[in-house]
Amino acid sequence: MPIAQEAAEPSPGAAAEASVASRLGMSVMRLERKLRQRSAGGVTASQYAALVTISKKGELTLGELAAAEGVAPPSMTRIAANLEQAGLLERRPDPLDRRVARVAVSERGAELLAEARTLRALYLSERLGELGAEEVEVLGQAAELLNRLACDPR
Amino acid sequence: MPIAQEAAEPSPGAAAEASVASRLGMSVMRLERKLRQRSAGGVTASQYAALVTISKKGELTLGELAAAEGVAPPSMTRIAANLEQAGLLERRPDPLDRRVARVAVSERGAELLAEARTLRALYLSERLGELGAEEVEVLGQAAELLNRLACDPR
DNA sequence: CCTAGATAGTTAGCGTTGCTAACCGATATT
DNA sequence: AATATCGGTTAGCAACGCTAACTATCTAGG
Repeated sequence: MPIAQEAAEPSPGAAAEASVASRLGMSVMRLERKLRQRSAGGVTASQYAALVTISKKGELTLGELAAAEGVAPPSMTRIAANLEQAGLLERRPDPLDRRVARVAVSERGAELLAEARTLRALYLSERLGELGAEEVEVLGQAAELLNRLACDPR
Repeated sequence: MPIAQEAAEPSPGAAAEASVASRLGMSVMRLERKLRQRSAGGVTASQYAALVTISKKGELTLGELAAAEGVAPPSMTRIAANLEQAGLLERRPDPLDRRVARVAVSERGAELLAEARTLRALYLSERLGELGAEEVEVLGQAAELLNRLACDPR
């Protein structure tokens, strides 16, 4: 099937979308593979991401966090357990409802976050440094879009 | 943050890069998580990617394929084994060197590829459909860039 | 020739990730 | 008070990727 043509977009952006989707999917997978191996300072990618989300949104319940990260509750249970064990996250029982587990980044967590933010992004940063400013700009926008895609519940 | 005004080189946005890198890393991880669950027609993401690469580059050795995909040889051995078992890939012993294992997509593989290309990209396509043409364009460029980043050996 | 070394893949085994199913305890509901 | 529901956890599965160690094959050197 000819998938090249995509200049005109009067009606069918569908083909272009499919092409972009396919290429994007592959790129995302490959890049993630690389990133996953460069877990900074003892925190894995998932842990780091969770920590970032908590620090961004403040104290959350595990359920909210799971939803925010787009993982199933059991997955978040484990991620949080590891973070807690590493002393990066604090658990605070909700006084009103003793089922819920609220979590917040600990002091050590905040420290690591600042540090890790640099370390984890190092790999990408280095590479971004090899690109032009415009390209970085494109990726900046893309990051936004990708996140929107990823967070789309469906 | 104190911007180290070093090299007159185009590094005015070291901070910007770090920010982009961080956000990009998270987005990529989350999206990949979603994509990984939507493996089409019994092929997983890695298998699909490998298949695409083979079909794009033609007959390859396992080593070349591993390198192209950015995985270690043993990983590719497994991926290829699964693909072969599924009848999507053919192994062709090299007559000149009996160590190497050349692989090519089988007929069934090609069929599935056409089908899967759609299915796997479906999730993304749908979401891309919710975006504007410009945004899709941005992601198209981003896919290119991300792939370049991911394939960078270092 | 025939042994030493380099190559291409494979096997073995580890750790991580994410999921679903099943299971508690705590809270609402009636 | 009995039941249903909700928040989280435990248990167990499968995929991925990796490193280390091994086999088979090719290539040099003596």
